[in-house]
Amino acid sequence: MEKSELFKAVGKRIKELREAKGLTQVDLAGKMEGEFDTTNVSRIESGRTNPTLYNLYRISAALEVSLPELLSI
Amino acid sequence: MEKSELFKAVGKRIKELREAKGLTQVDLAGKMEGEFDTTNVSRIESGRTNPTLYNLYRISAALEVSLPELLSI
DNA sequence: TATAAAGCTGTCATATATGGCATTAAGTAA
DNA sequence: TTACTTAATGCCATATATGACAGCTTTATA
Repeated sequence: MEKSELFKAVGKRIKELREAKGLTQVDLAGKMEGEFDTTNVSRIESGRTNPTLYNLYRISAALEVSLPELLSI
Repeated sequence: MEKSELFKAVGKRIKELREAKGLTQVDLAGKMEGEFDTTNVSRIESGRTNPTLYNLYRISAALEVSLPELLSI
């Protein structure tokens, strides 16, 4: 799988899980542990960046799914 | 889960999968798509860095497991 | 000894993820 | 119309992951 394809697939998965919980991007950033800018939620969901493990983990926790579940693409 | 704890858990998982396949860190870096320095294999396995999604994906491909399997910690 | 393989750690330069803020656009409701 | 919400995107500064290389320790084998 190609790099940008991976980013888009993960971004789409995050967006789906977020919307399934009725959360906005602002809500998600707010639920995350520590600081997280809403700009980055948008960047990650649209697949325009290469997120780090720790941020993927914090997103999974905020969405109340495990890391493997978040990355089931 | 705390940041450094997460990194150590993921690093340990990678090391276990790598050793189960009888690969050295040099072998793993060599099997990965594109360029990857063996220094980073060591850094990631020992939990001293925050790996990116793309590199975790390339590691999972080299170890012949899925991304969710790689992150089953 | 010695020689090599494996892994760890330090340093430096570069690429890029992120924080932070502003702007834009689309949708919704008054 | 206006006002608000949501999301996308551009810009800049900073933090850090990675590439590349050197040196070191440990272990194994001759």
